[in-house]
Amino acid sequence: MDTDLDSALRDAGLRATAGRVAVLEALESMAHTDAERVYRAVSEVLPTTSIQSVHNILADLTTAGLIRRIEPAGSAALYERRIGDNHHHVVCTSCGAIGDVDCVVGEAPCLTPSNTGGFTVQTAEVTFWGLCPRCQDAAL
Amino acid sequence: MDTDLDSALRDAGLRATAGRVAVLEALESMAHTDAERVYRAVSEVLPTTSIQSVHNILADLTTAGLIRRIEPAGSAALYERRIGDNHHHVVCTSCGAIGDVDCVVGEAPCLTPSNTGGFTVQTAEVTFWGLCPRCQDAAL
DNA sequence: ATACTTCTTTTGAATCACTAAAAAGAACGT
DNA sequence: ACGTTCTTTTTAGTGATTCAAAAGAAGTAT
Repeated sequence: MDTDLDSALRDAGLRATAGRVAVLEALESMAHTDAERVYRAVSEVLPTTSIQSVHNILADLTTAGLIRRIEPAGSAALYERRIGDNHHHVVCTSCGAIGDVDCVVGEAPCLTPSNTGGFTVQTAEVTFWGLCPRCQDAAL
Repeated sequence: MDTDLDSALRDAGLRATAGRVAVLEALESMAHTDAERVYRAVSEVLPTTSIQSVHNILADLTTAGLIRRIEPAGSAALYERRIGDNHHHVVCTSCGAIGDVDCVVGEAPCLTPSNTGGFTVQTAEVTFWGLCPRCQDAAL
């Protein structure tokens, strides 16, 4: 059942170990998760693991391009399985909840800064800040 | 000569202390500076200060809206004096150098995500990743 | 001016997230 | 199955930042 994850790992040049599969599974079921939450999820399947191992695995998977790491200001690094599409994020300024933003209207302009001061731009990363539905309700 | 900084502080409801003025001056002369560098600059004028005090002051000034704090992935928090205009940043993926991007071509679209999943969007923060002039040369 | 209250800084300690390194253990190719 | 190589475990350690209590300034009222 995890054969697809196994082969995804192997295709990336990594060995298909229980820990890595468990981390990938955890990230398939939860989006935008920090190392601590991944660790708790993995622990239930693999009680011998440690937070350091999870950090290690997350770093490896990120380097291999199997997961994506984001670091919104004010929170620990978050990891997500959704990769390959250049999507962005909305962060709730009140509770820190995170949502995906499929794409930005007028996509191209966002990748085109006006004056880069000589920098060569490769990618653009957009973070939207606002209120999640729950905190909007709470603010009423 | 620092009367303008003094009044800026007072206008923000803060007392105009030597430490705060020194931090503001440091940030006027250096853009995108981390707490450590601010501390070194302030130390020359105010040898009795500590890195904790600088953190404290930076936090106060940020809350008061006198400086802006940015946290690019992979580096410590950076502070800048340039506020009020919603400008963005280019970060060099090789050396971490940072540049300002005055505005994005097609400005409005970047503030308009397509589907926010119910989030109310207040601001958009764009970080461009690329190579600074120096690292482009080094790559040749 | 003086005393009083409040705001700031200092000092020292603690936390959080993450990285480093060496030793033990598991995968994979032969 | 064997041995090499890759991974994980374990134990420490780091950097950046925060916390909290005590000491010190600034403003305020008398």
